[in-house]
Amino acid sequence: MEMEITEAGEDLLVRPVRELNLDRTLDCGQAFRWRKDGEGIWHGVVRGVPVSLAQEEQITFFHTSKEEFKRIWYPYFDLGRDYSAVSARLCEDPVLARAVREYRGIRILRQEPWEALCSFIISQNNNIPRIKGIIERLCGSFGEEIAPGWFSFPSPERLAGLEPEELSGLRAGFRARYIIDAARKTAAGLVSLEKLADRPTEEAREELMTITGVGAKVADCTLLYGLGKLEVCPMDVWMKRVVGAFYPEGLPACTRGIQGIAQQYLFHYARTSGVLNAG
DNA sequence: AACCAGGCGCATA
DNA sequence: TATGCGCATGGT
Repeated sequence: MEMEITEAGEDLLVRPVRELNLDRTLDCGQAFRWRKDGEGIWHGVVRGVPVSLAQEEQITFFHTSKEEFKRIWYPYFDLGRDYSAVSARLCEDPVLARAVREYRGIRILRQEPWEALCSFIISQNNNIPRIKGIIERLCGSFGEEIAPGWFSFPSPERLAGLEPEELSGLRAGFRARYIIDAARKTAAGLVSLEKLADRPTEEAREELMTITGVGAKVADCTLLYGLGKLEVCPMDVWMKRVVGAFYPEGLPACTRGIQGIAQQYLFHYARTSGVLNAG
């Protein structure tokens, strides 16, 4: 993707980023740690590195160095992918065209595999505000304070030494023992998250599902949001509703290879547009 | 006061 | 293979 990067004080100005809408991307239910402050600035932590960023018109401001931009934020926002071409393909389908028209700029984040796995274990039979709360308490309790008030996501090694009861303060309920099982299997190498991205999707999926509390949906979210498998389409309750209403024969051919991106648009569309309960 | 929430494990047939 | 139920917790 063509982009111009210039330094301005301690900020990095990136332009143009036509197919990145921060508000939609950071608050669409794929990542749970981003916060927007009263001045419209987003704050988050990825790979133990805190960042602030904001958008105006066609410019995205990253409060970071060039080195960290290349190493962390460029891959995290998948800025090397031509999302104009992605959108154009999705718009071949009329329903997706509507979703893209309303929510253009949602990108699939390439999150840390462990954070994605752990987050979506917590997401099961749960709602987004509470998911965010549990993850915040998890990081605050067991992460490292890498800036005042900002914590890293605790590593599997850190959590592997704990008993589920020691997570009671998180109020994660029955998910606590799932988190610990995932941490232990990951720390022990029974599940090698960093290697799964290079394995066939179906094999990676099966390995993830050896973790207690990881079924098809959580495994697929890990594959999509943590391992960059954009052809994976997690089927949650909202997607089942959309597919039932608009795609009884399955997703259209234009989504082939990017079903996960289509899924994110449709998920957001289903939840916020009211198309499903309008009758 | 029931019902629901980006599901999953387990029992049953 | 396919249902159905319970599950911790918190919000409506």
